[in-house]
Amino acid sequence: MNLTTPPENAAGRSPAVDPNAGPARERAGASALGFGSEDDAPEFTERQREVLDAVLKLMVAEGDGFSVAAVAGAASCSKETLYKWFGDRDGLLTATVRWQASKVRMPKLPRERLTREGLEQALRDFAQSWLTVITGDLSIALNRAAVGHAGSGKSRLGEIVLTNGPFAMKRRLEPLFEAGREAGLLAFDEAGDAFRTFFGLVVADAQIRALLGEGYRPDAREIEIIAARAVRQFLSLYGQG
Amino acid sequence: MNLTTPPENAAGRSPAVDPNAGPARERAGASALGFGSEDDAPEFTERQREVLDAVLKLMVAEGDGFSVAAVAGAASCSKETLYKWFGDRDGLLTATVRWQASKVRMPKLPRERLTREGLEQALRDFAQSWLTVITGDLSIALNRAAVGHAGSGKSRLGEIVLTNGPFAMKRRLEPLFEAGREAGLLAFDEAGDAFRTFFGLVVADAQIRALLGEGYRPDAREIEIIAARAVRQFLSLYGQG
DNA sequence: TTGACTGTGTACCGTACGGTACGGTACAGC
DNA sequence: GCTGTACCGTACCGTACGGTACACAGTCAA
Repeated sequence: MNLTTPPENAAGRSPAVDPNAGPARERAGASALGFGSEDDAPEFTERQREVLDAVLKLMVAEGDGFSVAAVAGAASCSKETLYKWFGDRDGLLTATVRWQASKVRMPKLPRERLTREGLEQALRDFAQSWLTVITGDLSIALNRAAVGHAGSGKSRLGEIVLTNGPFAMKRRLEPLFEAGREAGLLAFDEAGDAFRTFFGLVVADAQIRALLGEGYRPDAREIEIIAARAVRQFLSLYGQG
Repeated sequence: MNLTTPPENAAGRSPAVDPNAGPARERAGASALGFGSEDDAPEFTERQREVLDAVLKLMVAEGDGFSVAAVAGAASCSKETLYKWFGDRDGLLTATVRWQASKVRMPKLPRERLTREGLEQALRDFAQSWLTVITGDLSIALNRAAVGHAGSGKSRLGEIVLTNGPFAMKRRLEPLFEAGREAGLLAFDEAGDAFRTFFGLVVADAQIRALLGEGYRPDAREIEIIAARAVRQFLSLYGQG
């Protein structure tokens, strides 16, 4: 889902902690359930990040099918190092997805002194940035990989992408919806329903079409229009007053 | 997308025509652009259909990763026969997707004497059946395969699924929307926009979550509720009078 | 200088799998 | 009966790739 670096990156972390004391697959990101990525991204050394970025490039170029040898070649490192750092191919893939996820930051959402205009603007920004992300090459490549792996059981890629995609979006939006309701701007019974509607209006068929390889992608201008219409419709359904 | 057999099957076709005069990959389904599946499904012999159904089972069980040997084993046929019939592994996969696509029939939609209740009911039926299909194991397995292949360039699986999925849905719905507009029941500028909204409200995050491997799937009762809400919202946005 | 450590490059192994070849059987037409 | 065709079962081949082993280079500390 959200896997690119649109609005604001969080670069420049200190690579103090060593990223893995064994096969990287054993490392939990941190935070109790399903790793965080909000503030406690998995740490990698500079060199490791270079490697992971090389993997990202390869994935965009040729999907999940890249070989470990190709990664070693592209990143100018030895296969042995890759296996030492990431355990196996799957660990490498997982680390790559986490690394990318840690780079994504969602747009800020206002929580206080909500006005109708403020809410509308926030939703529009959010929708726009979301659409930009999910139609980006990187996000598409990673989602494709995750979808593929979700089929073959093993590897929790799907889970990771889900956590950083729709679930993160939901976690982020629902407080805003609640705030909107308290401010008398929105009316709904279940925040979950409101989220589902918002997601549908914004994303619609864009993501599945992109994943299935349709060539066409909306540009920034179109995304702006789509986002604006989605928000207008959402407010028409759930707006108050 | 649409790839199961929910409302009505079209079984019992005469296997008169021989399905392939060379590698099956060369065969166009028929009908000018992007093969039809409406009435002119690709024909396969009884035995071939058995084989393709075996592939479907395998795909549901283990995704795109099945081996040709496994297919031969499951279908009790020889690998050589498979290669003779379908050319290569990819041809087998493509034939399977086409075969499944040919089995799907969309729910009928009324086109005349549209009443508000008739329109509403038709939309509800359509949404319900659509949700049932896309959350089904078969559809999920095939979509996963198509998404995966869309990444690695070759093989037009994505295209096929797209044609029989969102595009078919759109082709089917837009006339209904137009009819609704002419009957004074709907108001919109672009039928495409209306479709996009309808798609979003109905499908929302259900498909991507299923593709990414989230365990939960809505049951028939929940689907009914979701479909009803989506249609209500759609009519609230585009309804007239 | 020496030695421990980290990483590169490369050669290598095992295996899984796509694709082919071939022997054997059933059956239809002559 | 003979021949051709269609199919099954299985053995086989080539290769690509995941994973491992090892030799060599650079770096840093004592």
